[in-house]
Parts: sequence; structure tokens; C-alpha cells
Amino acid sequence: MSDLVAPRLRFAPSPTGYLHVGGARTALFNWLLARRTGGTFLLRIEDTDKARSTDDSTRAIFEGLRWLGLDWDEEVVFQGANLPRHQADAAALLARGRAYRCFCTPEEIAERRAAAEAAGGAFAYDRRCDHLPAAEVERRVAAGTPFVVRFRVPAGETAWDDLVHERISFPNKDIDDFVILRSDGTPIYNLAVVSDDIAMRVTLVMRGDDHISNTPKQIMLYEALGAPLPRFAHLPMIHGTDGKKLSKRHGATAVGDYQHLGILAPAMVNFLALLGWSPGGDFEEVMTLDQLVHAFSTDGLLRKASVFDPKKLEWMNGQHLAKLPIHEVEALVAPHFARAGYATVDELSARRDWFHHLLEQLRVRARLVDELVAQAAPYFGETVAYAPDAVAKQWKDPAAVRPLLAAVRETLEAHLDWNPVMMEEAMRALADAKGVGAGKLLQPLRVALVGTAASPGIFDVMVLLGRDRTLRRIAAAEARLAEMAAA
RNA sequence: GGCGGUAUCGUCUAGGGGACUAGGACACAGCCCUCUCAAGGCUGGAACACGGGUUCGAAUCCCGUUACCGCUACCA
Repeated sequence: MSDLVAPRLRFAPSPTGYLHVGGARTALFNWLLARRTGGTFLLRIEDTDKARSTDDSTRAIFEGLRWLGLDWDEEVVFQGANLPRHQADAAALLARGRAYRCFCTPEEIAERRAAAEAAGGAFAYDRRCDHLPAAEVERRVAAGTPFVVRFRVPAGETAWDDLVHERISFPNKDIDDFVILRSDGTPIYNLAVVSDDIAMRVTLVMRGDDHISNTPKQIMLYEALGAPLPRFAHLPMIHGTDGKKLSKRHGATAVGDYQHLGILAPAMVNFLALLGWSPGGDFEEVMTLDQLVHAFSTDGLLRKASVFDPKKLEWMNGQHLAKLPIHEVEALVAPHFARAGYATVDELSARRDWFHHLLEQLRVRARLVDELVAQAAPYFGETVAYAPDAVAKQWKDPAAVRPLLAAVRETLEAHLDWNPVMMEEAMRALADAKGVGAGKLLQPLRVALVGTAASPGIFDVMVLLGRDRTLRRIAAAEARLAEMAAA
């Protein structure tokens, strides 16, 4: 890592779907290293596959990165715009004799491949077009015969010192003379990537380890093009709970899915950072983006694929929800409250002290923003919905509960000073006077106030609700209990 | 099939020859706290894939086996 001085890194997704958690993690590591070392983080959209690339996907990638807080340096590069250079590089390779035209049709290749496989062997292009006399090649080109350009793989071995795997090497004999330019003149992935990485002066290529077998081909291309080699770092994959590559079968796989599920961006980033990387030793797992930047190093990169555990992500989210400065939580969740129809963001900020108090009470009890929003319902509006299970348990004997709640209401009505200490003293005194435990009073009261069996401390609930609304809700509960007793 | 990669609790991981009766976190179970639910604290069960080496000594080094993953396109 000591030789990584201000590296130029890039994240190069193809816009054929939403920003996947695996891609997000790759982007994150590139970004983290760039920010840690004072390097540069570039973004390139690999849209050369026109059939599968969409503008929607491109937008989703931008939005996903922005949501995570991963900002990129310099202008976004669209690979499709570099077609002329890709073709020029292919032509240069042809001119230098490092590549050759191949007139074999896709059908012929497929046939030979099938035959080789039927014979139990592996197919390898036999270089027959490389042996064509120059005059014959000229004749076919002049005649307009379609051709692809193949790279002539030299003899020997191709190896590199991977930042995560150390030395990896491939005997060149196992690598086919791969196509670099299609018959329609467009470049194949490996050529486009190398051409662009050279043009963008990328010095460290950090990507998924599914690219390991592309790497020797790319290294040969760099050498043939006379360009300096970048360093390579191949990150392990992220798998689903069943150990298989993450896919829709595993539920949410796009970062946008988690955003909508109520995961906070800092939690998502924190969770992703710890998949395939570790600061080493004993460390606090809950970290801010800033702490991640300071702790990040390629030394901590792991080789083993990891399993994406949604349970731990939720836990992580709960941790961030509970630890973030309250104003940040407000900014993050207020829009969700607005969407739930409770109040507008402006209305909430107009009652900021109250809202912060509410969030303080709710945030340790929720893991997802959606849960928090759902739990906030009783604090907005006049009425509450009584949950059947809570009613069945705490209002089991309506005839006995009603007078208790009436006594609670009367006691509270006698106090004008609406503070939790006073209320608690009064309630405990009342329980004593009635000869019951505090729970016998407070649990039915909780149902009356929020409609559920679980909530923040009941005295905080009353403060949050306010004196008048609290008293009205108790009265409403008494009425309801009277109906139940009569039924 | 060929080539490449990987292998520590169910999961994320610490570990770089003796400090390992293998540590932490998530999840799970129990207890404490307590007006409920969370949060928090404590406790518990739970792993070095297998077989050979090397060494006085191996989770750590080497080889093999097995399993899993990736690549093997005129996809990226």
C-alpha cells in the first residue's frame, strides 16, 4: 500500500440494471481508497452494449452513488463515446502485427466449437486466418468480406501481483486469440476497457474477482499498445444467504431497494464496507463514513466471497439510527413522515423540539426507518387504533379496567403541571392506593394512549401527546371499555 | 471438460509457527434492568473442510483430495 501514491481509480458499471449491492461495494472500496490516499475516483459508464444499456439504468447508478454519498471526480466518461479511439487502437494493433483479421463466420466457429466439445476436448481458435497469405487477406477485404479482429496471443506466461491475491499467473497457451473488434467495427469489452483505462490514466484497477480471467488478456493489450500497466486488485464476490451469487431470488439486491425499505445510507455503506474488508484486530464495527475513510487500506482486503446477511444490515441500521446526531436523523427520516401523511417536513421542523423528543424515544426501538414511522402513528392525529392483541391482553376485563382508567384520568386532571416526574409519582401513589402493581395501571393506560402493548416509557408518551390529548384518549378508552363491558 | 480463485462458529470476521482450552460481532437461548417494547449489561451453545508432509511445535508454511465460486461469447 505504501506504493499507492494518489492512485487514479475508477468504477465502471454497465448500465443494464439498477446499482447492485456488489457494484456498490466495488464503488465504495474504490472511493474509500481514493479519499484515503488523496487519489482520484472516476466514474465510467460502460454502455457499449447498446441492446442492454438504458438511460434509466444510468440514472439509477448516479442516484445510487449519490445516495450512498460516493461523489466522483472529473466528468463521467461514457464508453460509447470513445468508439473512434477503440477502433484506432484496434487498427494500431493490426498495423503492428499484434492482431489479425479473421474471416471465419460465427456459424463456422460455433460448429467447430460443438465438434471439439463432442470430441471431449476444449475449443481453441486454430489461427487459420492468421496463416492466410497477405494477398488473400487484401482480396477479401477489397471484396467486402466481413471480418473480426483477433488479438494474437504471444507464447509465454502472463502474471501480475494482485493487491489482494498476491501473484496470479496464466500460461498464455490457455488463452485463445480473442476477438477485439466485431465484424460491425465495434470493440469487445477487453479492448474498450483497456483503451479507456489508458486514456483515463487509471493506475489501479479494483474490481470484482470475476474479472481475474480477463486480466491476462488486458495485460497483453496494455503491452501491445505500449502503455504502462496499472496495478490490479480483485475483490471477492458477495453471495446470497444460500452461498450462491446474489440475484433477485434473494430478494432486494439493488441499493435503491434498501433505501426504500428504510435503510439509512450511512448504515448501508458501513455494512458493505465490512463485507470483504476488515480493519484487522478488534475493532468497533459501527463506523461513520469518515471513520471508514481513515481506517481503509488495501491490506485489509479479504479473498473469500462473503454472504450478504440482511439481518446484520438491519442491526447495523438500528445502530446508526440510535447513534446519529438527532438533527441528522431528522433530516433522514422527515421525508418518510411526510410520505406517510403525518405532517409535512416544514410542519415537523416548526415543531422541532417536539419532533426531536419523539425521535429520541422511537429511534432505539426501531431498526428500519419504516418501523420507526409506523410506531410514530399514535403521536399524530386525534384517535388511535386499538390493536386486537393488546386489547385482548391488557383490557381482558373491561369492567375492572374502566374504573382504573377513570381514576388515572381524574388523578391526571387534578394536576396542571404536566411533567413526567410528577406523573410517575402520582401514578405510583394511585397504584398503591388501589392496592395494585404499577403495571396493572400503566399497561391498560398504554393501550388507551397508543393502542398497542409496546411503546416508549408511558410518561414520555404522555408528554409527547400533551395533556389535553392524553386526557381525551383516556376518556375515549373508558367509553370503549364501557361498550365492551356491556357487550 | 479446461483454466483460475477460495476454504476459521449458521453468517461477517480476528488470527501471519508457540501468547489458541481459537477472540469479537450478527443471529439464537437464558438471566439482569424494567410500566411494555426496545436499547444496554452478563452468561451459554456454536468453527480451524479432509489427508499427507515440513517443524521440537501448525488454524497459520508446502503438496494432494474434496467442495464451492468465477471465466471459458463477434456480453460487460
